[in-house]
Amino acid sequence: MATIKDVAKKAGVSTATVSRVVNNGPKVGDKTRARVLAIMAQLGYHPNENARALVTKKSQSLGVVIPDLTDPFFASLANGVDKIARQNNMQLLLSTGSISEESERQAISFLLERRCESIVVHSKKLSDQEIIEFANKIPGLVLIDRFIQEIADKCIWLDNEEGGKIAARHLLSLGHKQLACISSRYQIDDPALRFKGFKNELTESGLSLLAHHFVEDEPNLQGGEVATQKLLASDTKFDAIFVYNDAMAIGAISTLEDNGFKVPLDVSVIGFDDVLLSRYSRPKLTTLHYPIEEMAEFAAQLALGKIAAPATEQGNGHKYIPRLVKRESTSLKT
Amino acid sequence: MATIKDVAKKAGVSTATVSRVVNNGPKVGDKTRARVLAIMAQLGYHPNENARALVTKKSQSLGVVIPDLTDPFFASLANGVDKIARQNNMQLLLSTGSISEESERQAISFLLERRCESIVVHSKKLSDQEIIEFANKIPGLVLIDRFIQEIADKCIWLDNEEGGKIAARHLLSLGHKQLACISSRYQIDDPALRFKGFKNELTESGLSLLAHHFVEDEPNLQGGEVATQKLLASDTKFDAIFVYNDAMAIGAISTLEDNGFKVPLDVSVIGFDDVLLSRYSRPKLTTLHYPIEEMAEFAAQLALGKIAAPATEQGNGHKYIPRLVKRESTSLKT
DNA sequence: AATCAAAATGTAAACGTTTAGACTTTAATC
DNA sequence: GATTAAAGTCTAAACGTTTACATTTTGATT
Repeated sequence: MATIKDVAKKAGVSTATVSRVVNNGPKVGDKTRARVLAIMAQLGYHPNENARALVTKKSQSLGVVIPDLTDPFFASLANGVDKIARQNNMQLLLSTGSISEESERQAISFLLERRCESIVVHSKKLSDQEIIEFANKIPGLVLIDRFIQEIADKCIWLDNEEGGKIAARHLLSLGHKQLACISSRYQIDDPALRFKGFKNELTESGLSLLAHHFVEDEPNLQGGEVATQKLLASDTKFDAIFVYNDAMAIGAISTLEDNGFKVPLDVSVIGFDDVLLSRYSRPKLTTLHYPIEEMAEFAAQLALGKIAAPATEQGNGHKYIPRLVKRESTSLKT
Repeated sequence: MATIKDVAKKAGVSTATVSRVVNNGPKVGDKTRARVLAIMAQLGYHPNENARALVTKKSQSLGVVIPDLTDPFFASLANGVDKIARQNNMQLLLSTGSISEESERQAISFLLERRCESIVVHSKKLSDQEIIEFANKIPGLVLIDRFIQEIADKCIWLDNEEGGKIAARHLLSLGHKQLACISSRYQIDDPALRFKGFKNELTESGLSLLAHHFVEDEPNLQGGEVATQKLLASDTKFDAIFVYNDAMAIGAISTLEDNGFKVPLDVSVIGFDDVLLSRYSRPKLTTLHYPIEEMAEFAAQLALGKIAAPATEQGNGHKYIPRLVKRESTSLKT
């Protein structure tokens, strides 16, 4: 693989001159530039980014840390970051690590070792403390889908609680009174917040949630099916379900119909996230849109320092509100 | 950011010794190792991978080139590569580039500049010639989802034609005789090959495809819907459809049911790819499994030289055969 | 022809590592 | 206590760039 020296020698100039040509530097004569360019092409020269990064202390890369790529939600996140990377002619460094606290730490360390100065991090396992430490070490680190007071202006997050409220308001406005919930069995913040908001809104309307109308399971299609069976087994009526995410909601609808319930005629179902799936299901799913790609793009810009970090409104960081997407799985109580 | 020199100075040893500690090298005393380790932790030292890559000429990274991440198919591909990267403690370098020939070239160049020595490439736009050139320049380059004779043993691909045959055999075995096809409007090899295999198989059984039973549209949900409308408009009967991919197939089913046809009772539908979606649709989709993640893992291992490249059977490179997944959208002709 | 500023080009140090090879210490053997 | 092999440690060059600064060339002005 040809180096800058090879090019310099063959062109009869110094490496400095070649470097200037490569970087479109200013002080180089036209004929020289042409000659060097020709030789570069001839030799198939590609500058060594590692050497460059070493001396300039800039890595020309944009990092992103997510649990894994198979989940379309995270794929969208990564895609948002990638979009910004491409816009800025930077290389995307993707680090996956979810299974454990240790692997999240590893994922960030990997990027640190490559001196990646702008990183969008999605982390659920690392402690607030450790994230704050990383953030102090890396000025261009931003945190997505999580809020930590101490680094508020580096946090891009969704107001899950408000999402729960919006779902509740929607179902109430359709005249439903006997509500049920299907949640994720994993004790992370997201489900807790969503259902907190949901319940609070019910309370405000003088309604409440029966204990056996709140069930939990795996946050996927099967989990939704199992959870719905539990709900049906409890033998008390419900006319609407707020489900933790779209995959579970689709599982729920499937089980409901297998048991003779029409959606939305007999039971309205509302999901959360608005993943691709929700537009492919029948009936098409009413859900809350989680603008993850948009958030990821914003996060990436912020990490790159492209955004004059706007005074964060009352120390809330950069908060997004989910938007109700009415489709076919909810309807007026009949 | 602390460097190896800072650590060396503080520990009162040479950088060579610190380097040996960092790399778990052999010749270093126990007390020294302990002291250096302590100081590294205290200083929050992270070795600079760029400097390392420069001197060792090894980048500890695994590259992957795909069109984009939002398509679950490519996300799975990337995920397979990432899995191998993690297993080998390497960083994934993801380069997207699909829109144009130029951006595919860019994507590969990016990786080249980072001296990434193992790359899994998905490319549809670059010419055979150019890919061969890249492959010669980068010994660890492998090509996925495409076959080029000259670099056969670096190609990992799916036999699309055989897939078409399998689909045809399946539908014929169910007793269907009036077959229709929905294809992608994009003139790349994949659809052409799939339908070539399909038609050949029909011919062998003495059947043929009516011209207006072959329609094309965008390879997505809407495209499937539109294509099906065209099919229905032609007003000739068909009892089974072979659809280019799962997304289109789901759109097709949706339109069929809207028009009073039951799937699979009135019409059997078979898709291709076996994406997540196909398990979520109702009826669950019968389709051909495209083992892309498995192929990607294999490709990554091959790129890393972890696999003693098995003598490729009759110069076909590494060929995979799609597998029929019978679910609910096809059934015996009633 | 001499002068000079501007433009073009070159020199050399620096970036943070790794790793031969040289040197020093340790401890076992006589 | 001398000898020696092994174990531990250090020195210094190298990797491929960029870039301040120095030097040379160019061409206009006198």
